[in-house]
Amino acid sequence: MRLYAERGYEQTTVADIASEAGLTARTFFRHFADKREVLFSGSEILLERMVEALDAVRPGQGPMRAVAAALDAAAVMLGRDPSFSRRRQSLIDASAELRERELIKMATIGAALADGLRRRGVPAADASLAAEAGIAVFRVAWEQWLAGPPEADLAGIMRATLERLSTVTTALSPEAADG
Amino acid sequence: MRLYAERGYEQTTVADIASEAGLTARTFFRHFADKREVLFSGSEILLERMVEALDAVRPGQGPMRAVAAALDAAAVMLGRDPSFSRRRQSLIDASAELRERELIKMATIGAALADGLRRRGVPAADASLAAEAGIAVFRVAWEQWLAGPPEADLAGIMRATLERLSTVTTALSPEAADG
DNA sequence: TGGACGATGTCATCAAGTGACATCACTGGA
DNA sequence: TCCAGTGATGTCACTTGATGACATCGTCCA
Repeated sequence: MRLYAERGYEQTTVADIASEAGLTARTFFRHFADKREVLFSGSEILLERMVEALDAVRPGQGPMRAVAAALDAAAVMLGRDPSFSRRRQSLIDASAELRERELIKMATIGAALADGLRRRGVPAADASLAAEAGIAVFRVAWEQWLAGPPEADLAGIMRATLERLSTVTTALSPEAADG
Repeated sequence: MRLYAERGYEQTTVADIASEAGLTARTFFRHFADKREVLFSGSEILLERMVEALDAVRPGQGPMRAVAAALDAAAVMLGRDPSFSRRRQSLIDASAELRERELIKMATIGAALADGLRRRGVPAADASLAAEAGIAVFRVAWEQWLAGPPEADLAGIMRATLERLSTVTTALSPEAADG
């Protein structure tokens, strides 16, 4: 992250990173599938936590309740270190390649959530939809959290955004869009 | 597309493609930013059509109405050639690199829709949320359309999925999830 | 003590991408 | 008719990401 921040992602070679760590480029690729992956090593853990939280929701609760629990778990995990999150995100935002990678990590989480919902007995189409909606909320809430003060409560923003999504999608005419 | 289908995306080199077209690899890169981009040349047009449709919605209509119009425009454009769409999508699904690229195209469209909504006076956060929700609907409907019979009506599926999203997000308890 | 194993290094190689420069066909005037 | 400009292409050289094959070295265990 330091090197990416100093020179920019594209200007930093894998050889740079490796030698900084006292290793070889070849060794770098034994630890990370590619140059992007360094910034996304935590995403499997995030996925696991979210799926665990989703699975832990009492059966019989609707899919969005389960998704909300997953979002809460994500917020707890990601909300701990705002400064780290900001630095990391600014690197990602600065590089198209990294943004692509971030998107596929999100998509992977979405697919896992959808799977989890189906395991709960949610019809396949609803599961996909609820999971995608969850990801949408995640994204918007995350962005909002990063834009706000460091002390802001990510979990709270997530919940409010989820709430808001339901309002926005339901209100097809403007006058119903109160907040 | 033929080469990608025959040998797979990774096994096809840019030199292969170029020589197939009677050109040089260097020339390929003058027409496409990279090897992935060949499959996504149509996406700017799709974006334009969707934004046009969004802009054309009567002011005062809620954001989801505008998004629905954009989805409709997309459906019209993408629903024309189911066989082409299927072949193309199966190539994309087979390659992580291509899936990444597809995701960033979707994200770009989402950002453009959010922008369009803000131009309509929709509050920034609601705009992001409505746009992301639209993309979610797009994705799920698209997948469903591809899985179904070729004669299925993409626009109809989009509308139904949007409808369904509102039901799913609103219904936080299971008993409310009729539909 | 010896051997399995895991982490690393070394070397060779391929493919993606890019910059610099040359070539060639076409087109719009002088 | 010819010439200059322009755009598309080719050629060459080079960097970098990524991978396979093989060697080395240290640790741990039977």
